Amino acid sequence: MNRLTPPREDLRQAVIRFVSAYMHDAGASATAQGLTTAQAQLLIQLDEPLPMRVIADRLFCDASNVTGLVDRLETRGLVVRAPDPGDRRVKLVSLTPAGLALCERIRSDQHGLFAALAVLDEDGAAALKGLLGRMTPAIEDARAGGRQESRRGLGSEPVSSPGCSNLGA
Amino acid sequence: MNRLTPPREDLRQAVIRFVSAYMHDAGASATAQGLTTAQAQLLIQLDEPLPMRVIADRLFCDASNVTGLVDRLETRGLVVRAPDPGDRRVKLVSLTPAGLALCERIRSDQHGLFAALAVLDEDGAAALKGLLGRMTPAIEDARAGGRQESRRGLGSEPVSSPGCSNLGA
DNA sequence: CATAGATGCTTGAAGTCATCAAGTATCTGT
DNA sequence: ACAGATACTTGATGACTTCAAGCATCTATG
Repeated sequence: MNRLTPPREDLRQAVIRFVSAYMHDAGASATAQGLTTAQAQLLIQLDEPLPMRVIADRLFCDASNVTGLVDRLETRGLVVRAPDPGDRRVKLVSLTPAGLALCERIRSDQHGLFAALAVLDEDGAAALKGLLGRMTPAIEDARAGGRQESRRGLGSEPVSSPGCSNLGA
Repeated sequence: MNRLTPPREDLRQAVIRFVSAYMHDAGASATAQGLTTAQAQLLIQLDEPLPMRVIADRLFCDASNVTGLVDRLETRGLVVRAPDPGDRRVKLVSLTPAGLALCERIRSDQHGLFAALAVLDEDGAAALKGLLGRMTPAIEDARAGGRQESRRGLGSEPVSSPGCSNLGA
């Protein structure tokens, strides 16, 4: 079924190689700051305080997994759990100042990513942004048709998802 | 130090989102075939029989990790270890027919990736390939700066590396 | 040729990651 | 008020990852 003509096959491999390089860079940046990839991925989500459940959805992993992840980050003073005034079942996770600082350090330590962006001229950057803007939704829709960001109280369908395992960021 | 102007910052986030979507797709494809991401990544390297050491280099992980990975894959009949006639320390890992078949299935089960490629017209595909072709080496060089490919008397060529770190860590 | 040092692989320990099955607390709809 | 859904946690299990050690083998040096 999924067959590609040679030029597309080349592109497929180019994509894979790029992602692989990116992941290595991101992972190195995380470990350089003393975090595992999973921890860094979680941390990066916290632009605002989020319920554990939402974090699990964004990480494509089981909710019980988030408990342990947050436990470890909390022990290190990078995040805190706070009760949600609107729903006492919920715990809102947010960055501490130390967590925010570390987050920023992880970001600016992705030398590979910055080097990659630096390679592009203005037109190239615009072109890439356009291409990714079309491709990313295609990937997201193709698999799972769209993971619902579970808003509180919305009936969600059973989310069977595979573990996304390591990677990412 | 690594600061970006707003348009570049948008692009940075677009890259991150794309990679995240890709990784989820790839992970889902692997688990759909009953493999973990790490196992799938290893399997995909085996276009030809490779020494354990080279596999570790490509996966950016410790050699001892590969032992366990290959153990599990071998138990399931997907790969085999064979002695290297030229160096009795070395074990060459290669795909079994079952392993090759599974590898092919994993590849064609990456619906998201195929959907993403299908979104592009011929010009877009060519443009993307060109952009990635410039960016990927930039990432690899930025992070691998001092990494010397450990080659010893193996007949293999310098392994430039796909593979993925733990980004898993 | 002999040997010291390097390299390839494996093992074992320790910690993290990830899932599932259960359990507790809380919320929602009827 | 109550049944069922939802949020989070705990415990069990297995995989992943690294490090430190150890054995076998290879390479270089004298």
